[in-house]
This record gives sequence, structure tokens and C-alpha cells, in this order.
Amino acid sequence: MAYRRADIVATALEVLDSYGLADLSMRRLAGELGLQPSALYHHFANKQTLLGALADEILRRGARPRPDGPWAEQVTAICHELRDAMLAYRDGAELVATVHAFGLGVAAPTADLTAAYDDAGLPTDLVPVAVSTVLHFVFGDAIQEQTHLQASSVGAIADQPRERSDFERGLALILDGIRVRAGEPVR
Amino acid sequence: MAYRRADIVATALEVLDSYGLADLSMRRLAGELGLQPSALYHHFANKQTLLGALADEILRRGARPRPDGPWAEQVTAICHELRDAMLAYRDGAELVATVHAFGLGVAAPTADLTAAYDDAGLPTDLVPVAVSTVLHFVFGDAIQEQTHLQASSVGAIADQPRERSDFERGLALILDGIRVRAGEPVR
DNA sequence: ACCTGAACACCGTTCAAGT
DNA sequence: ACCTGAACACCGTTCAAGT
Repeated sequence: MAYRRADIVATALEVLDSYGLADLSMRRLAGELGLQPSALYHHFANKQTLLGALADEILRRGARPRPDGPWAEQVTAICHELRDAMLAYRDGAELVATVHAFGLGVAAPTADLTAAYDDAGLPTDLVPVAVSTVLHFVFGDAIQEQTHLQASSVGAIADQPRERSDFERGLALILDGIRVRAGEPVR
Repeated sequence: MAYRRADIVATALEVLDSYGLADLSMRRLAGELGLQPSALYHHFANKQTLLGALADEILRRGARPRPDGPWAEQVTAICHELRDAMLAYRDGAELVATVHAFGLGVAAPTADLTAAYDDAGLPTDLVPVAVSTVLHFVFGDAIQEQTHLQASSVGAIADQPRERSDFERGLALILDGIRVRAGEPVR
């Protein structure tokens, strides 16, 4: 039944949030479920696939209703939603970014961003570039944020306290660049 | 002697380039050097530190003389150098990005980018944001590029062949955004 | 369909002991 | 200073066998 698979994903997310990505092993997860490690392979082909399902679930749980408006507001809303969804779980950003690099997940944000840029009147061949650029930024920023959160919670490094508005400002920078290409006024 | 440490780094880079980051284990590296795994811990505190040294060496080997010119050309040159350095080794981008997320390495590009932006007449509080934004983009783009190279060399996925000029175009987008903030004309 | 038990081929790291 | 040998506490994955 499909509910077994959902149980595994839910428990895996608990392990992730409590112990971190490094400690999320197939053996540990199986133990938490009261199963032998080999039983997991009846539901997922391998660990990578399981991590893909975790990433999808993290994004699904972070989904928010999206008010409509001009393309730049759409893009901003999508990026905030994606970022907040990843930050809601320990090592969530690293997990989602890794899974994405592997070719899985992040289909929904990609489709949503593409639709928003299509409304901006960008040259069509620039749309994929704009999508990638903004996704790289969101991932990079979220990973950095999450690494610092953890490092400081462990009592390690204490370099710059990191402006909490850096995300907004970096995103605004990129959006200005896109406005230039879209032929919109920027100042 | 310091030359032993350099030998280990050099051999580790060979292993990385031949077998990839996943197969670069302390045990395998020791085997390649004709040593017991425990011997490596006389030269590096742990694997993370060793990976940090690898990242530094990859960037060092990719260093190029930098012609001077306006800040945007400086930034473009630094980004190309960083990208090319990472792409020169298998999984180089993933390695450098991971090490950076952990708080090690990438000090040189960060300092160089900061210096370039200081010349741009950006508000000083925007300089770190501009540095982070462009670094996130370069890492994200390089990881994506390298993942696709490998996936296609293994004969896997064949989605969009990926424009080889996407890097230039994404970078140009971000630079336009920075120009807006620097009060420079963009069109 | 779902799971157990056992095995295979690995990991990073520590530490006493050797030279 | 640099290394060996042995151990500790783990990994992901496969596969025959059970219900």
C-alpha cells in the first residue's frame, strides 16, 4: 500500500530534523521504523530515490497559496516559499539542493518560475537562464544560512552575524538585472 | 616535512579526477599512497580538513594573471577563473562548494571580488551581498554543468543540451543588477 | 506484497606500539 | 616525526528465504 511509503517518508523527515542529513542512514531509519534495513528496498530502489521523495515532501509541506500580481512579485513569492520550506527542516536546503543537482525534484518551483518569467516579456531564450540564476541564488543563500545557524548553535564559528535581509537584497539585485533585460524601468 | 603533505594532496587530486568525490575515501587514498589509513591522520586532523586542502590546491592551480580594468571586467575575470578552476577536476565544483559551505576555502576569490566591488562605488553594505550573490551563482552553475557532463558521459539523462553561454548570460544579468545599485547606466 | 537474516564490500577514526 | 596493526562503530545494497 502507498501508506507504507508515506510512513517511511514521514519517519525519515523526523530523523532528518532530529539528527541531520549525515546521520540519516538507511540502517538508522530502518531501526526507527522497527524494520530490517533491507525492507526499505521494497519501497525505494535506493537511498537517492528516498532522498528525492523527502525533498518533494519538504517542498509540498511548505507550499503556500500564491496571490497573483506582477511577475516580480510572483518570483519573490516563489523564492520565499522555496527558501522557507527548505529552512523548516534541519539540513533541508542541502538535501533539496543535492537532490536537484542529481536531476530529481524542484520541478514545481521551476515550472512556477518559468510561468512567471513568461509573463515578464523576457526574450524567451533568457527565461531558462533567469530561472537557473534565481534558483542557484536561493539554494546558495539557504545553505549558507542553515550552515551558520547550525555552526552557531553548536557554538562554533562566529563570523559576521549575517544580515537577515541579505536574502531580500540579493534577490532584489537579480530582479533588477532581469528588469533591465525585460525592458522595464529600474530606477 | 611539508612535502609529505603536498604528496598526499597531489595523489588525492589524482584519485578525485579518476574516480570522483564519492570514491575518494581515506582508505582508498592511503592504499594509493602505499600507507595504512591511520597514517593520513598524522598529516590531516580529519577528512574535512584534507578536502579543504584539496579545494585550496584546485583554486591555486587554476590561478591566472588578472589584467586590470573596470570593476565589471574584474568580476567577470574572477568568476571565469573560479569556474574554470573547479571544472578542471572531476567533481571539483561540488568539492569546492561543500568545503565553502563548511566555512573553509574560497578566501581568495572572496577577497578579490570584495576588492573589485569596492571599486564599483557600491554602497559598502551592499558589497557582501554582491559577493555572495555572484559566488552562489558561480557554484550553482558549475555544479549543474559538471553534473550534466558526468550524467551524459555515463549515458544517462539527456534533457536540454544546456547552452554553453548560459554562464555568461546569467552573470551578465547579475552584473546589470549591480550596476543599477552602483548608479551606473545599464542601457 | 512485505519482510527477515545473513552476507558482501566497504566507511572514518582512534590508539597503542613500533622505528 | 612518521608509520603499522588492530580494533570500534558504523555504512549501502543484494538476495535467498519466509509469511
